[in-house]
Amino acid sequence: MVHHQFAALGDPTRLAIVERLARGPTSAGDLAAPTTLSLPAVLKHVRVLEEAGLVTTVKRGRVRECRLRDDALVAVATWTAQQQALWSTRLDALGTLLEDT
Amino acid sequence: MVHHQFAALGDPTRLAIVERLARGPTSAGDLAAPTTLSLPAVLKHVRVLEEAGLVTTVKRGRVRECRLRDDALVAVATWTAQQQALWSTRLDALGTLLEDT
DNA sequence: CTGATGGTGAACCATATGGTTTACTGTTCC
DNA sequence: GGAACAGTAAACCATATGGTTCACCATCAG
Repeated sequence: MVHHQFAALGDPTRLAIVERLARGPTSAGDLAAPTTLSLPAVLKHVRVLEEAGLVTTVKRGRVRECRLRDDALVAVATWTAQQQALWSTRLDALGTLLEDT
Repeated sequence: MVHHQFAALGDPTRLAIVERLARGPTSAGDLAAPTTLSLPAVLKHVRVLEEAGLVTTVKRGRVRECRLRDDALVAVATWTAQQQALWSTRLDALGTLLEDT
């Protein structure tokens, strides 16, 4: 169900969160700090990313640590590669067809 | 602005359209046929894909031919690779750090 | 010419989404 | 214990989204 991941990454705020998290884990508060959004808003986004299987969070004391899942983007990467492969082989087939005629 | 592409691919109907189109171009009607949706609905989705730079369409006579752009998925692929690279090098760094201590 | 076909535009509708504020809980620190 | 802090839950709001139907236009086939 890769479209969940795409949908999650489709929001600019969430995309930024993932980019941030790719540099290393942080607290929810630190994710909110650079933005103009409220903490609750950011936390909602984090939840969406969690449900899409892109992010995991743990609560340590009163702070919630967010980290990118190791396997976060493999589904996206493989889907993309697959479609590109399909499309390019089709283009190749068309190319050789044109050569032959 | 890769989040436009992600957003476009985030809808299951549109994802299916792209997968269909990766096998080769078709008319809008042919895209709608296998679904339960109305033609106008499908055409709206095609427009979204067009604006995201994933698909191009031309009108031939009374039928609109839709095809996947050759460079449709490169932005998605490169973004994904980039983030994976960042994240994995960070994991590596952590690994060697743990080894050293 | 006429009828059927493929697509388009517009109006409309229900629901999902992204955001807010406010009040509350649980931790940490002095 | 009490103040400040990080997060959470809930209620609420505006707008975006995904869908419909209906009327209409343009093209192809007979």
